[in-house]
Amino acid sequence: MATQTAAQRRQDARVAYDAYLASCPARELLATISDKWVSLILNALSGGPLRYSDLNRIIAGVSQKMLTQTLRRLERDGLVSRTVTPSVPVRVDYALTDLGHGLQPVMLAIKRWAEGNIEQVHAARETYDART
Amino acid sequence: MATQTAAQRRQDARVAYDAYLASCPARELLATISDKWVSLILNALSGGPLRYSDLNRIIAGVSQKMLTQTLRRLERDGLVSRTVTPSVPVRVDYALTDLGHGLQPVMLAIKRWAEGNIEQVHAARETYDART
DNA sequence: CAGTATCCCTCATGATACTG
DNA sequence: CAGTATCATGAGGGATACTG
Repeated sequence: MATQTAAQRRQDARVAYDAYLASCPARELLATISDKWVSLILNALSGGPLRYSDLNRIIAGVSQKMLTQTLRRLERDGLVSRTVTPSVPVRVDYALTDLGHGLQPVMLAIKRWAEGNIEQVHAARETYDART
Repeated sequence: MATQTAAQRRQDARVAYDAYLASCPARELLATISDKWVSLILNALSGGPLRYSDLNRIIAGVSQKMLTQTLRRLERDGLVSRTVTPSVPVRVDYALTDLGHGLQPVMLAIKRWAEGNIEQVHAARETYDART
């Protein structure tokens, strides 16, 4: 069919664009590090390896589900290593891999900019909200 | 009451932590730039000002709702300026502010790391998925 | 200790229709 | 042209309970 509704065409464009975006490295990284728990875990592990229960304690407010799910994602992406010590009870340690460590400077750059410019952002917001 | 259920305590911890996180500049920035449309808009505007319709065309797949909503957020945060020319029909131009331009190096750092390391991430994923 | 399995519910997003 | 208003849905995340 050569005839498509406008809705159809828009839909197709969206799907195609989604596919394109999914293959964009920068967007992939952004999707990873912007996750609430990812940044917290990465930050917690920057000081050295931690056990599951440590992470659960340090990162107050994370549910077991999300902690496990996020750690799996990071392990899968090669950013974090998972080491099981088959004692009783078992002991599992998580640590940053070299790749994970390499990400630190980027995270730091984000942090730096944020801390240096957040006041301007907040000021802009107040101004914006103040205009009737 | 000094007595609380475990569920109650966990709930409280989560709320408190959420509040704490909301006030973290790095997380705020992360929340902003990680938005799918934010990064695309910022990137589109890095070449110079664009009209609403231009953005709508260049960023294929964005809905009017999300485009408008995202532009408003960026304007509110002082990253983007909105200029209305009261002709008939009206013309609205969007451009990066100085603050918005200042964000570019950070975005670039993210892009650089992503492009330089995405292969390792993909390789890690394949390895991970391959193990039974 | 370190998870897995399940249910549930909210919120963000998108489609659609309308407007100054 | 540049939006606003409304409705529907679906995916992400939390609470809870169970397990090797």
